[in-house]
Amino acid sequence: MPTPTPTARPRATGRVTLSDVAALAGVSPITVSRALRGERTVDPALAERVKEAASQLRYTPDPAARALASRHSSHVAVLIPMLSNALFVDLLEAVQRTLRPAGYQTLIGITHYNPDEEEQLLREQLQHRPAGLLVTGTDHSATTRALIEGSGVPCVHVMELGNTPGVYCVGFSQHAAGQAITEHLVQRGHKRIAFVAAQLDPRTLQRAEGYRACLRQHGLYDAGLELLSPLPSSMALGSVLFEDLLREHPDCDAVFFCNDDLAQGGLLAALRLGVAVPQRVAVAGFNDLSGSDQMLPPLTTVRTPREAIGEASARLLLALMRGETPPAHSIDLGFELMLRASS
Amino acid sequence: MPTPTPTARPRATGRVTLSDVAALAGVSPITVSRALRGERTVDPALAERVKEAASQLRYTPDPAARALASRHSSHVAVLIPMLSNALFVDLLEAVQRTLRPAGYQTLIGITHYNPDEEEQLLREQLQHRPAGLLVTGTDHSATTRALIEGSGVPCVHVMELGNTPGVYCVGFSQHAAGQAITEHLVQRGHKRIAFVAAQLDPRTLQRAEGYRACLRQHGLYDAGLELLSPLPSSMALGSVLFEDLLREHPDCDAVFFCNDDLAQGGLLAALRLGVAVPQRVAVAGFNDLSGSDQMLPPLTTVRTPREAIGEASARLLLALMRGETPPAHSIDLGFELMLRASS
DNA sequence: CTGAAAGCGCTTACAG
DNA sequence: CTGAAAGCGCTTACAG
Repeated sequence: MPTPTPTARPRATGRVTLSDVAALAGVSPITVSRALRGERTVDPALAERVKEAASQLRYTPDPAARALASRHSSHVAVLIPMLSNALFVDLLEAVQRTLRPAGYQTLIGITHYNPDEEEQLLREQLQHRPAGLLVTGTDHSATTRALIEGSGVPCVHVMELGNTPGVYCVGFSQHAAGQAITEHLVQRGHKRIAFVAAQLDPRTLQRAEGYRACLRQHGLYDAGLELLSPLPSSMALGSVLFEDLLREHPDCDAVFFCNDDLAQGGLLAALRLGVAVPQRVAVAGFNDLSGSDQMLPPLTTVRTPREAIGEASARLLLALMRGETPPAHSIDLGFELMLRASS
Repeated sequence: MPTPTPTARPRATGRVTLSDVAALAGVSPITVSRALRGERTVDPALAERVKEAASQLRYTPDPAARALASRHSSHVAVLIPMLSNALFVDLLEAVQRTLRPAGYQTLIGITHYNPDEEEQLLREQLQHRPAGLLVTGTDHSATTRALIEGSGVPCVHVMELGNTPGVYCVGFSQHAAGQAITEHLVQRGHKRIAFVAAQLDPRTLQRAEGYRACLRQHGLYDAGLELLSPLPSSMALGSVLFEDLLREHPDCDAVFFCNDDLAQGGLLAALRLGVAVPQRVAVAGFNDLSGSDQMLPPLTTVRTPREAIGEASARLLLALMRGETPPAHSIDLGFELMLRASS
């Protein structure tokens, strides 16, 4: 294919710059800048001419120069706990799919559920003067909150709801979801319903509260039936905790695992032990991760809308970065019970 | 704790700049620049004084200004196919863990195994003038290769080996690994060994070649026993393919799945169907992903060193970015057979 | 609606 | 080993 030969290349670097486009279009560089950014103060015909010149020269703006002059970059910093939880992979995919077409690059920081790491990552990311910030959860250290506020960078919190004015959230009620799946187990006639959890991050603890609220309401709550491990969530840990649970509480007739990987491990342990699910023990998980529908029996769980959360939070952030002030400060995208054969 | 009060803040933005540090240390800005970047042409005593001044003012360099002046950013662009394959999550973790302490931010591009997307992502990433590039595999479109070469950005390819001079690779032989796990099945006495694969990316096809080479060598190769699906790999797909396989080839006595998620799905399908593993059909997977050791029976598979690959490739890239020219162009980190009860 | 000037905060040669 | 000058490629006020 024929390559058009640019006419002007004044810079030493050989890079096509605003000035080159300006020269070709016969306007000043600042007009090119305005036209290309879609500022509406530019005469439409002129803007068209500029855009043609730009594409003819294959001009692409230099993000560094833009960042230096405008005092914010084209990056959006994203803080998530851990990619080994598939939940956050789905979230991230949706975020990137929404942000990329708008010209924003995603800067990913993995906190490993560690407040100190989160703080440190945030510091590093803020040095890059991101245009926006997407952080997981609403429960952060005082320093982290101060850093976010002090930066003046538009920020959206994901996965939880919130009620602090000025704090934007997109998620669902972890408490309500925990309560709903527990209620389902109660409705199935179970009386000794255990809660098995790992990691013990804020959202897991909110689900725990939902579980407690439900069982208290039915007069079925027994603190002894809670098995809480601070270890990272995994199938292997789920197996171990399930065995522990049955050993310590042989009368337990149902388990709510705080995440599907634990539940999958639990189901496999049940198979290994010859424990009939759901006849002897019913099992429920959380998040409806990949593979849960393949288990034996298929896992009852809570489908959480992480793709929708990713997209909605990114859209909200785009609005904030455009300088708009959207009214909704806490967007609830709900959840869905996936009732399968394990309960 | 007492906060030292900075003495000089000339800039309008309120940001602490090189000049502020220079003023406090009583030297010129360029000397500060050199001292802070660890250039060895600076008098040690002076450098120390500068560093103290910098930390006293809590100075942090502006990445945008640095990028604009030096013509490359502090970003390392990473191109990976898909985070829903846990393999790449582990790789990415190791890369970030190695690059971050060296002051490099990771820019992640997810190609979805699509050469066009890869090309487009690369273009976008190169606009940010990354200091380094980490790409998955060695098999890329001509345009992608041209973009990489033309950019002059140091680049390391991961997950495969290579023999092209000037192209740096860190990985292992996918072919040898495919061959080795197949050989194991042969040694177990199996005669009708199937290969079940999804996605059909270059590395999967290299494993297929290893499988073929092994079976041909033993006079056991039958092209009909290959089940190749272009769909994305998943447990659900593994279940479906396993059922297809047994229906179409009832005499099949072993299966090598190209990835553990497929194999896990296959094992669950076997449980559902009452197919005895390994007595009736032996099963082997690839990658040793999380959960494979928990299956019923535990899955025989190939442990691939993605953490080591992530770290080694990042170290190699750091050397290249420092301007060094390391001798090893293709680093083989090997693999390990994990022989468990499924075979 | 368009432009000339100044500046964002650094680093790259070039001197000494 | 240190520094003065120039410039990286944009955008932000400020004029007109």
